[in-house]
Amino acid sequence: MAISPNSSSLELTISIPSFSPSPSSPGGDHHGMRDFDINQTPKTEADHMIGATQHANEEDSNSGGRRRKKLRLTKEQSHLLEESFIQSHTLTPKQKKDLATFLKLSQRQVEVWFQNRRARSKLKHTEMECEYLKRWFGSLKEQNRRLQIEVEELRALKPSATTALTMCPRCERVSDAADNDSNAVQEGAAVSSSRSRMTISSSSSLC
DNA sequence: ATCGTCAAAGAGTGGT
DNA sequence: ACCACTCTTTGACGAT
Repeated sequence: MAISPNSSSLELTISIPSFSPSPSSPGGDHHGMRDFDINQTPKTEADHMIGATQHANEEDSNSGGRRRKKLRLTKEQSHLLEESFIQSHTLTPKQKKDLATFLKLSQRQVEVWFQNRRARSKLKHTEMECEYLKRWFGSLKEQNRRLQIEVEELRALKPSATTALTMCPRCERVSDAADNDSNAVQEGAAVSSSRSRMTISSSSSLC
């Protein structure tokens, strides 16, 4: 995952970690384990793929009650769905049909899988954005704190001033907020020594 | 061993 | 058709 803040806009580049091409995920997390369908004892890869689904579908169709039996996709099914998702986040009706046929799933299952996958990838993206904004907020807070300190220092240079100093970044005129015009010339002398600093810290106020 | 908790994922429902 | 929201099931894991 890479978060790359732009100067003016927020830009995130996120790679979804849920799909790992390697058979064993590092750190032995839940996901790698979960990909194995323990309801099945497949003899071959193909048996594994088809068997689990058929079993689940049989149970589904046989259960007259409303209790739904959740099927777990096999490793291969998940893998192929994931690869399709990487190629395109949406499916045409034909792609859906072909994929469903190939994976021996219903079109509805493929459709739901893609729906959930889109939703969860969006959620992940939102969470990352949130994290990034939190960090950004933190750094802005820190920046604000430093600027406040600087303002205090500048105020200390002019003990008589009781109101906030402001400077127009265009004309670089310094004035008290409460006493704008009359003090402009007067303060020129007091502030001239720290003019460069004032220009930086007071850039937000305009005439 | 079992119980509680949690995250992940499959699926249902209603709105657009 | 798609999305947001929700429920449900499943499996891992830690505490006891």
